[in-house]
Amino acid sequence: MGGARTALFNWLYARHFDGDFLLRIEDTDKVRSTDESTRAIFEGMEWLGLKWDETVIYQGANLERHQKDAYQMLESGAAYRCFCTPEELDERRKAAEARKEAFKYDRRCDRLTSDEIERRVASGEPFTVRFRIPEGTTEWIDLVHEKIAFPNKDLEDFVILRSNATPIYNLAVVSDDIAMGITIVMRGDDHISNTPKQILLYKALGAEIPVFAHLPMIHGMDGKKLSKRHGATAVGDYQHQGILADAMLNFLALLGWSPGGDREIMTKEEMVELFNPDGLQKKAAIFDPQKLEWMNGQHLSRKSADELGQIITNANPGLVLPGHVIDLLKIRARRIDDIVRQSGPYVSSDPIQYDAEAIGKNWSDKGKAREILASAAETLSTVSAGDWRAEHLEPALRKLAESLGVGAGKVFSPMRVALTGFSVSPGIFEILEAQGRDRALDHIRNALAWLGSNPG
RNA sequence: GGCGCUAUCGUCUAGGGGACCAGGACGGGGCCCUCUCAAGGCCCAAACACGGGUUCGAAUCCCGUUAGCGCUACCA
Repeated sequence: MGGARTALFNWLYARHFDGDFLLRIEDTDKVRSTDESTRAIFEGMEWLGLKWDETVIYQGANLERHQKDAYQMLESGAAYRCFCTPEELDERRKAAEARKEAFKYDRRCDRLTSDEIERRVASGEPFTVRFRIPEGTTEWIDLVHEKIAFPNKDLEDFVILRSNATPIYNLAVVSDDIAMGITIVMRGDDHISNTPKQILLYKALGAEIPVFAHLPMIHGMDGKKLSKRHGATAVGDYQHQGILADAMLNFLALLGWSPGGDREIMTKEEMVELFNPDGLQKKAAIFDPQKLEWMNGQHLSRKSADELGQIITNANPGLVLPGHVIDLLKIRARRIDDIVRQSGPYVSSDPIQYDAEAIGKNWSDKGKAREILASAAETLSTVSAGDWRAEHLEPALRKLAESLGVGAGKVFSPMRVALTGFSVSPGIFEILEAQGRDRALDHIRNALAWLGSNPG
């Protein structure tokens, strides 16, 4: 979710300012970066319609350049070899913690004589390459936070190349960003403390420093960082739950950005138009699925039947719903599958699966329900196929209610269950018209039969 | 522990010194429309974390406190 929103803001920024949006897969951690996790990224991006410019870069393919950059810094003296083993480091770290002190690498390997270094390298002793933090202060103007400064004394000489000669994240990222000509780095603010290290790397490599923008995190309803226990946390989960990509995008955009004023529902194009880094929020946002759902309903209502039909068919291969049915159902729908789930009775005469709650609510008295449905069927059958329109059906049914001596609702409610299976639906005349004469009458006959075989 | 970031209704936010006894939206409560509501309309409850400054005047600027979050690896 967080990654998707980061991608969205980068995309929005690039589109708005006419730049290029580049995608790089940071796969240097073999454990974390699986084929599946990479595929989820592509699928998510495709679903959301966030197209990137240029070809995808896989960080793992740039190993040689990463090494070259590390050795260049070793040459220039910006970095040095460290022979400390992970075990030693771990021990010292624990000891420091026991003394309630902050551990910071003591640079002991930076004090080795060149003879000593040569000897140990020659003897095949493994080493990492460590970056030497210079004196001073490292600061930058963040697009979100304005000025952020770190005194270099608080930074630790950090490893840039492991003993197996593979790069550490900070090096790989900077090396790639330079190679890709990245001018703005927009990412989660959990990277703020990496930034001074990276800036120092840019300087050591003699490269221009890009603009940084650190976006706030997304938290779950409990205020903690979004994780598996919060339920659906990947954009793909929402795709499968019938959320529209445009609603997802709109919702994500508003989680940490505002166009100003009261503007809320926006299409992708409108967001590109309105996007401005000034509207970026500094504070972490809490993910509220209820608002997402509401927003999805708003987008559902606004989309054309054609567009929705396309989306429905994509999600349910082989299912093609008529436009007028989609238009009728989309207004009340909150998820795509609400439309699909309710569409059956409009396209088929097959018996309907009646919702238990609807039965309890509107068919509690089975005998009465049969009586009403029977007379409704009788009345409706007098309306010809040519006259089968809401404007004709309404007076006929109202007259029926009157002659039965009951309120219109007493007639419509049982019919609603018979025609849709639910107690909530569009208006009864619209349903009748949308279903068509034959189908509607079939549904009522089926309901009569069901009531007959399920008495009491 | 150290460093950093943040702080307006329960939630997303508007607000960038006087237009604010703080506006919109979700959610909650109520009413209306009405054949139902998960649609639409109207109304209500609900917030500037705290303490100091600066200023004629502060939600808005500064400093502290508190709280939350992040980072603190031969992870990314």
